[in-house]
Amino acid sequence: MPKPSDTDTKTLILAAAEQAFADLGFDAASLRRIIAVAGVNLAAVHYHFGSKEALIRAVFERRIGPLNAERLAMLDEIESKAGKKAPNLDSIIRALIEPALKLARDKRKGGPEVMRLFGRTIAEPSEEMQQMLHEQFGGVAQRFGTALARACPDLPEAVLIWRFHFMIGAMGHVMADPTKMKVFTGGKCDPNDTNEVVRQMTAFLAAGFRAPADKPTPKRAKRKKTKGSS
Amino acid sequence: MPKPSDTDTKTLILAAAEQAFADLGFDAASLRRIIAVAGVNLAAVHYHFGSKEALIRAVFERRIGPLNAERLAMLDEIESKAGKKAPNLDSIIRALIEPALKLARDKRKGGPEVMRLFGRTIAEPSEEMQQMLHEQFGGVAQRFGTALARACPDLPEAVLIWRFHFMIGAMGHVMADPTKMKVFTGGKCDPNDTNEVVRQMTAFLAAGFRAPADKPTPKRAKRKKTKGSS
DNA sequence: CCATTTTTCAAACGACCGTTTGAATCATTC
DNA sequence: GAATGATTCAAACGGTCGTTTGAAAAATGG
Repeated sequence: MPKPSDTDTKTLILAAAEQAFADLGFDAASLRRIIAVAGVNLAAVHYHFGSKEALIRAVFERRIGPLNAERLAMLDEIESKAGKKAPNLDSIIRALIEPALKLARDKRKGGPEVMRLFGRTIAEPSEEMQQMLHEQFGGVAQRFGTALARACPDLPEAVLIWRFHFMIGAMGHVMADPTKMKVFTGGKCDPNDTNEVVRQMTAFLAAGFRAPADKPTPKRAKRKKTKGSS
Repeated sequence: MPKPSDTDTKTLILAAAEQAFADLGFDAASLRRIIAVAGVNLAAVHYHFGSKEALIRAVFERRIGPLNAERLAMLDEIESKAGKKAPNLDSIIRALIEPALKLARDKRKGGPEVMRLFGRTIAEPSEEMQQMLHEQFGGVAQRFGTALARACPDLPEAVLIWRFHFMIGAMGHVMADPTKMKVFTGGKCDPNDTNEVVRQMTAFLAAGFRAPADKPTPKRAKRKKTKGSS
């Protein structure tokens, strides 16, 4: 197997597709546009990948592996440093979101296009895309889920799942379109200041996870104070 | 102007388009599929609406008005009840998200399709869609922004904007696809229990907003204790 | 250097898209 | 009930899409 070069037809297609998918979405980005940017022949896409859907998978899988590996590496280090204790909540959240947001800063990992691509994938409705996300991200989600459960021992499982879900939504939204902030604001925040975004998100999300799980039916009966527990 | 009936061609198209857009997305949902479900002729779409984009706008605007009106009405009541004091943070957040999530429960307001449609619109990349969102939601966002600022007087404006952004992301994600929860979990939460979702989201987001705005460079100097302020 | 495989290329295929047309049908009004 | 306008309809238009084809060109290996 020859090593991939940046001028490979295959790599050229991957790069052009990556950008097109991030800019226009998977449906709206046509193969003809992609091959025009890549400077290759239309049939090359099917020769090297087989179909458009397979190209989408290839674009996705080239980038998601390293990203998830970095997430898990950060989580590993955090957990090993914490020893037998549960690791710090902020660190866990940071291990999930920082590698994703740092994508935009690192050209070698794909740059802003890849970050937007992943953000968009989270919101993508199509069946295949959701299954792909599940395959590639399911394991990571599970590991972070158990880590969060250890860090928030007082939270019922259902509450933890909800909050995990909210976190994914916030993260995906920020990743999907940094310029969209101007829709809601006057551009007073700088989405390109990655460190600042990570700091803001971590603080916000960690506080959310630390909120007490409130009781479902407060009207029913007065509760006795439960003693103990912290 | 004749009053709209449920069997109007125009209304039939709106209903079918609403569902198709929510199921497949704006691009992937074709007019031919829509008119087949509606049981009308293809040309009727252009006769009544003018173009597909105009149909999208019509579908959107039919639902967003009442939704935003309900949001603002809740906010008005909260603020008038609070008198001169700043209203409760949880109530403000609830006024933003509850009408949106309750859409799914009310067939007259569109049901689950409309909720998913709005959730999807937040994530939609296309220029026109984003402009439409800005036109229809910009004013509401501003009013809620100032209400949140009053409820969180210690937060710098930039921090507040970030957190507002995170909240929109979490809300949009939950709205966009309730079934997507199964991707990350084993289906241990019930997205159809609207009251529960609202409760969970409000608690999570309010705690996020209440997090102190942390200082950007903690390594520089030790801070003196600031006295006063709770 | 020739035989074989791998890769590129221009061209076309059928399908579906949003849109337009112009006549047919329906409703309304005088 | 004829005239006028509003609405519906089948059919087609031009265009773009993903995909396929079959031959030309490059690369490979004995």
